[in-house]
Formats: sequence, C-alpha cells, structure tokens
Amino acid sequence: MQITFPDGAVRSYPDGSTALQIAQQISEGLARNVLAAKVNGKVQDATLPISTDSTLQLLTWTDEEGKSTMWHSSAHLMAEALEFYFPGIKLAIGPPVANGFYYDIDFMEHSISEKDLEKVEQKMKELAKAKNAYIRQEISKAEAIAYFTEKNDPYKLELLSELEDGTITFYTQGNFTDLCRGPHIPDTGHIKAVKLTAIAGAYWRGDEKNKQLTRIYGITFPKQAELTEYLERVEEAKRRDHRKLGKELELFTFSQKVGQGLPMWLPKGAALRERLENFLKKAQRKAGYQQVITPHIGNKDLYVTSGHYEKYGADSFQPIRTPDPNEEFFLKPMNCPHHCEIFKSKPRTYKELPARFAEFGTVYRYEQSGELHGLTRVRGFTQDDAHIFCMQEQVKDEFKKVIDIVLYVLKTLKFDKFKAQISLRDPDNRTKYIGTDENWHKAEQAIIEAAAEKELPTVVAYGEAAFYGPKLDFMVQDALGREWQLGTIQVDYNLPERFELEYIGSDNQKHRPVMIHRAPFGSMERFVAVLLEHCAGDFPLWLTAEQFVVLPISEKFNDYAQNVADLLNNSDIRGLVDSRNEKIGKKIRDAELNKYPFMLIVGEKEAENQEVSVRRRGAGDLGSMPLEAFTQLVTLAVNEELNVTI
RNA sequence: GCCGAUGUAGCUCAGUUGGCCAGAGCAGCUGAUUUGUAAUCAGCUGGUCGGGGGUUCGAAUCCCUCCAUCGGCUCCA
Repeated sequence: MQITFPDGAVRSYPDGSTALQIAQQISEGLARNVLAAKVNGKVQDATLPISTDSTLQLLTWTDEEGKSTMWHSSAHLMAEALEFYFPGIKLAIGPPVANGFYYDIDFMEHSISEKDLEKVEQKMKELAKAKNAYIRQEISKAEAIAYFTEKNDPYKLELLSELEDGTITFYTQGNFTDLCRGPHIPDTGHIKAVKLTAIAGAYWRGDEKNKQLTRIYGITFPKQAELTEYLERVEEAKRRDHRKLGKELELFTFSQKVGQGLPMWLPKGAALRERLENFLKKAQRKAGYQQVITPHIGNKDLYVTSGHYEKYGADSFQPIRTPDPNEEFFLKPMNCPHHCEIFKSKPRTYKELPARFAEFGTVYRYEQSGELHGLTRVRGFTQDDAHIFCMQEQVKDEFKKVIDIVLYVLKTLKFDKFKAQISLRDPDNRTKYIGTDENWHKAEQAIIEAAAEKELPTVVAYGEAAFYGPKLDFMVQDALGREWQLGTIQVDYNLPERFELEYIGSDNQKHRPVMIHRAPFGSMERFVAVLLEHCAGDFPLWLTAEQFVVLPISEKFNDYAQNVADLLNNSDIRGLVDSRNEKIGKKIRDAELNKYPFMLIVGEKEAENQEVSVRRRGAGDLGSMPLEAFTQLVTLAVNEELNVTI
C-alpha cells in the first residue's frame, strides 16, 4: 500500500502495517514519541493496522490531537487508579479538555476530597510505569451490556443504549476496561508527569435535574519539566487576575454589607471607566448616535410587554412595592424596553431612521450566587448599550457599521485574539424563544450576511441566542484562558412588535422598524476585568490613571516638582507628585510597582535648568529634557495609540 | 442553586496531638535622615482569628449553622 506523508512524500509499506511500525522504520526516536495517527484525516490508534493507500500524519505531543489523545488515555488511567482506591464507584464520562482531562464519577458511598488526590496521582504514576498497552476490542452490543450489567454501572449502560450494534469498542489497559470509541496512546508509559488539579460537581449529562457526579480534573505530560512549566504558567495567570490587580491598583472593591456581586468603583477605577466611556462616546457621536438617559427602575407593565416578566420575573430581583398595593416596579435588567418607549415618545418618520439611542445604562440581574465572579459576572453592571431603530432595508448596513465600532474598540485596546460567534436558536428547542419563525429567520440571515460581507471569521453556536433574537458575540479570553463575551450585536424583530413601534414610511403608511441591540464593550465591568488581565494592569497611556509621577530627589525640590505637575496637568497630562520623605530609589521602586508609565525625577540640576529627568517604566532612564519635550513625547504616544484603522 | 475548598492586621502569610496577654514582613503613623534612577534607620499604632451557636477548666485550633470568597457544574435577558 502507498502511504502519503504530510510533506507530500509517498512510500510503500506492506498492507496491514500500523502507524507505529511505519514510524519505527523512519526512526526509533519518532516511534517513541508517536501518540496517535491521523489516517486519511481521521485520528485513530497508532497501533491500528492500515490496509489501504492512505495519507498518514504521525501525531506526537506537539500536535493538538496528540495531546488530547494522551489526555483521553490519562482519564482512563485515572479511572483505573480511582477504582483501586474506591472499588465499586460508577464511571460516567471522561474526555480530554483544553487543558487536560476529567472524569465524571459517582462515588456512591465513598467520598473523596483534595487530600486524596495525591495518592491517586502516585498510583497513576505507578500504573504508567508499567507501560500497559491500551488494547482496543470491538464488541457486540449484547456483550457490552452484559459487561456493564455485571459491573453494575448505570451510566455506561445508558450510554450503550444509545449506541448502534457493530460500532462499539472497549479499551483495556492494565486492570481497567472502559466503553470508549478511542483513540488512545499505545501504552501508559508515555505519561510521565501527573497533576490532578480540582474536584468539582457536575451533573450527569449536564442537566441539573440529573444526579450530580464528582468531576475530577487533571493534566498529564510526557516530561516532568513540562508539568513544572505548566504550573508556572498557572501562577503567572494568577498574577494577572483582575481581582488581584483591581485591588492592588485600587480600581474597585466589594463589600459584604452592600451585597454579593455589587462592585463599587474606587476613584481610580471610576476615572478609568470614565475615560473608556468618553472614548466610546466620541466614536458613537461620529457614527450618529444620540445619548439618552433612563431610570433604573421600570413599571411591571413595561416588562410584561417586553416579555421579560414572564421569562425571568420569578428568578430575578423581586418587585419594588409602593404604598399603592397595585403598583410594582422592577430594577431594570436591560435598557431596551425603556429605549422602545423613547422611540414611541413621538410619531416617527422614515426620515429620522436609523434612530440610534445610546446610554451607559446600569442594569441589575439576580445571577446565581455560585456564578458570581470578580467583575466578570456581577449582579449590577453598566452596559454601553444602544438601540438602533431602522427600516428593514437598513438592517444589514447598520449591522455592518456596528461591527466596525466593535472592531475599532477591540483594536484600539489591542485585543487581537478574539472570536466572533454567531449565536443562533437551538433548532431542537424552540420553546425557549419568543417570536415568529419568520422573524427569527430574517434576523438570523441578516447577521450571517452582514458578518460574511465584513469578512469576519465567525463560528456558529446553536442554542446561544438570546430569547428574543440571534446575536453576534465577540469573545475574549481571560488570563486562565476562560472565554468571556464582551461585545454583542443583536437583531430583534420581536420587541418592536411587542411594543407596537411604528414609523411613517415614504408611502405615508405605517411600518414596523427593526431594532438592533448592541454593546461594543458588553459591560463596563466585564470589559475592564478582561482588559486588566489582557494588559496585566499596564494600561495604554491614554487610558491609565496617572500618566506620570514626579519624584523629587529630596524635600527641597517638592515645590519645583509640584510646579511641573501643575503645568503638565494644565496641558491635560495626568499625574502627581510623590512628595514623601523617601530616598529616590524607594520612590522609583514604588512608582514601577504602581505602574506609572513615566517617572519625572527632579533635583538640583533639573530645577536649575527647568527640565525633568524622564524615566519610562520598564525601559529605564531616557535622560533629561525640557517640559515641552516631555509633553510632546506623551502627546505623540497617545495619538499613536488612538490612531487605529480597522 | 449544586459539588469541593478557603476565610488570622489594609496587603501577603506564620500559628492544630486545644493551653502563657495571637506573631512576622509590607503598608500606615511619629521621629531622625535631605537623599540622583527598583526597598535609609528607629519607635509606634493596628486583629470581636468571617458572623452566630455549641463542646471544654480552657477554642484561631474540635462540632453545628449562617455569610463571603475561590475552582468547577448548571445558568447567563
């Protein structure tokens, strides 16, 4: 048979050769590293015979598929070790994930805590050393059912009941056999370093109505050094954690007395947020948006009309009562109903469309307590919201303009690695959504077409739409690689109908506008959180709280230092004086740690020559220069940061 | 909400076979020093050991409960 390699080389091998044998012929070293094989584009065991002409890619640790194969095999190894210590446990599923693997397990009468993990790790290493082969076995459904009936594992039996006879395989290594479609690494010997990272609860099949199983997360490596490196990366991520940086940089705080998930912005954080808001307001002004302001609460009727009451009423903050027993108000969970009423406040004509109402609107949502997370998931937050009311034929164009704003925001803040996700309805569960099929179809098409015309690389996610409409979401990762949705754009045909919005067309007839919801940041809270982790607290110069700090050599120069600061502040360069009675080395150290971008050191020489000695954070001494030269330096740097084309 | 873990000074952390008035570094305050590119020295202040209840002669330490936080799950208008 002819085997074609990724580099295009073609060689012949005896029919029935395995990928591992082929690797051995190339080199022993390669064979030792082969974890799996990609045959004709499909990943399979390296030990599986190949019988026809094929393309072959030998997968090792450097390939994503190689990694996930090893982690999948590691899940089996962990299961074997767990069965050793906890006989009778019931295994559910154990797949590889982005960083390692997990296994969901019903521990029955046993209980496990983090203290047990170490001995499980040890057992895994011991079993790995035995170099047990992962043996694949095709098995009939009846036999498979018999095996797991004997083992009394209801989860595997449930999985089996959904599989077709003739497609079922078992994998065995050492004393452990699992229902598994594979593929797996050749033997356990490849697993050299093991770390079990967490114990968590997880519902069987991801449904909270089902029993909660115990999920154990772990990660393995072919070398101890790689585990060490991985653990260092995790430590680095913790250093970038926005909760830690937010505290250190005094940006925001929480209080038990105020309540869970209710952030308070400290002076520096509030100033930062204000700069972000002004940055976006400016971009929006150019794009024809008008700022509006609406109250924090709304009458129950508003949300009955919008559909939120029915959908979320019971699970949200409960109504605010008044002396009038017939009156109920709700904290607003979103701004769109208010904006619909603004649209309705007077008769509209096609000439004023698109109408774009923008508001930094603070909303309140009762998120489950276990879901709250720093600034990324909170109960009270401010959306950089706007609603565009337009004619059907304007939808696509408006949508594209919004994409431009989102890209402008992301680019200016150097988010190069974002994901654009088209969130559509779950085709199997339409009851979750309000509105007609026809409207949904129109809205989904508008998004798909606009994204395509903007040549935005997108992924489609079914079931991720909002209950009233499909979305285009922009996702960015935090320091630990968790994905967060920031910017979002949504086309909505439903609310205009529910609110009976109308405009007079050029035909002098009444028409229904289409609504676009959009928030380029998403929310100020989440955006600042992700931005903090993205830049590790080193904000761009235009955004940072203090752009400079003047460091007098001794108290004798405090007056001159204050003079310098005042002059710079008057030219809209932000900063302050460190007039503490400390040595210059100490002041520099503190300034570096406080992430001030520029340190202006002033002593006798500078005072005499009316200059400042400039030190750039991270870069060091830039020499001394007149104040105007420094002003120019900062202005140029800021302009460059903000001069972004998309 | 669920599973697992954590909670000691503003911050980072010591302190468990239960036992003198609970410790350190940093920060803060006071004083000395008047300083040239990443930590000057000395003294001092600061804690209902997350809250409440219990066991005990005695609890930061053991038990119960509530709260908050962290890692996940479910959820996310």
